[in-house]
Amino acid sequence: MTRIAPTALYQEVAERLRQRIFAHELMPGDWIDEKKLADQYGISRTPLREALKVLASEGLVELKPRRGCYVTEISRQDLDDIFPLMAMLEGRCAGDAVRQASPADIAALDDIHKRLEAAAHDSRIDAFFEANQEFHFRIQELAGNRWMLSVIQDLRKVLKLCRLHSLSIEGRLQQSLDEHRAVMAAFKAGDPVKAEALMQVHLLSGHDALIKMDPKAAKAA
Amino acid sequence: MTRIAPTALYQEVAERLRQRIFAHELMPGDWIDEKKLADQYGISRTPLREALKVLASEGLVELKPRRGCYVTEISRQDLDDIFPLMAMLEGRCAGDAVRQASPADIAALDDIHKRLEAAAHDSRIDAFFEANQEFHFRIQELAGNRWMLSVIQDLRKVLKLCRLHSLSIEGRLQQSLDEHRAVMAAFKAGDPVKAEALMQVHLLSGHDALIKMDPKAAKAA
DNA sequence: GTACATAATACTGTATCCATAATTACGGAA
DNA sequence: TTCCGTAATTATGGATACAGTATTATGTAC
Repeated sequence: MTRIAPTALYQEVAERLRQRIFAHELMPGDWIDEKKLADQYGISRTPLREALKVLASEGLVELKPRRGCYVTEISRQDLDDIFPLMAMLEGRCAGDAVRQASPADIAALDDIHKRLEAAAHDSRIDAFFEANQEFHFRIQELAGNRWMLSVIQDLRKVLKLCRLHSLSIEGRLQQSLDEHRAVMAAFKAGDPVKAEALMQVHLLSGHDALIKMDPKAAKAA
Repeated sequence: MTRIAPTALYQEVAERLRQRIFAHELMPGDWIDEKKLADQYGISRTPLREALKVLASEGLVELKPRRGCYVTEISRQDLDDIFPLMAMLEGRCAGDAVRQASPADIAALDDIHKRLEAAAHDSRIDAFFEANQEFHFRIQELAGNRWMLSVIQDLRKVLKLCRLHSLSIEGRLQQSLDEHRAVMAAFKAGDPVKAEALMQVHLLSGHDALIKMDPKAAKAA
């Protein structure tokens, strides 16, 4: 195939590994066999190792000198640290987004929200998850702060290490939908303060759901 | 020399490059000559390239496929994005730190603040800068959120790309000191809300000083 | 049978080599 | 003289080869 985007091999490998990690094909704590993976992908260890450096910077893997590379394990403490941080960041994004969004922006956001409603109505968890991600991402884009977006995306990647989907809890999907509705209403009302507060509530509520789902996840760091 | 810490070569190289970038020996926009640097350090290009991948993930350099590596240039927009973000993050840290700090912690923080006072009294800008960094870092540690600390440190690195030291503005050092005094007072008073607000003011004030110092830094991204 | 020491194996980390793409320099034509 | 095309040079990206260390397995001694 002709390569359209002049993207380096290590980037493609990094992306593939990310997907495998998010899919939990590579589980937290797993050792990453460089030689085996390189052979699988039909490449040498050089670009693979470069990809691992990138993933390590993102916090998805840990590089132990002379001991190899391991998929990061997220502790209960990590969740307790990250969620309030995300709540603050995404809350601020929501507020800023309301302040800067045009009517067209809000209409576009509402379209995504409608997909969320539809997915919830049909109990399509995967579709709900997908629309949910897009909704949050769009808000972060509307906020217009490149660095805030970058930070949030990085933390989101780390959270995806966690296999637990709180949406599978009975009632959580409906609760999440209700919170989204409230955020969307704040956007339509043009109320940045309310949007920020509601988004914070939404994130912290997600944290609670996750904790209640698996309270034993309190493994030490 | 015997290597005490089993730190990999690429890590040492990354740290050296960071220092050279922060010292502006490698200026924003500069092309990084891999071969030349590898020869300078007496190493091969392999660990150097791995180090560059790490620096790229940190945002200190930009890797353009097939075009080489360049030291990141920070735009006015970047500053306008990062400082409010830092203000929010460090503000939250200050609040959390007050909530969790023991009297001993506050005393230790006050010791650092006293070094700041002394440096300011003697107009030792470098010493002030040093104590200032330690003060902020200690507060972030007291907040006890590993991920928040990590995010802040990463953003701080990016800000250090900027050559401009706002402290060299007439009066800024005194102003910064005053703001620090106020923050320190909030710590002693055990007032987290005030600590958070004052720390935000402090950061945003630093932003203002930087902008006033070099308004022409408004180069497009 | 267990524990410790030693040797073998395997993986990480680094260096060297090669291919490919980009930049630049040179030459010819308009 | 200037612009375009082509060739040469140079740097990046990837593969392979090698050295050093950690782990594991095996053997011996207690």
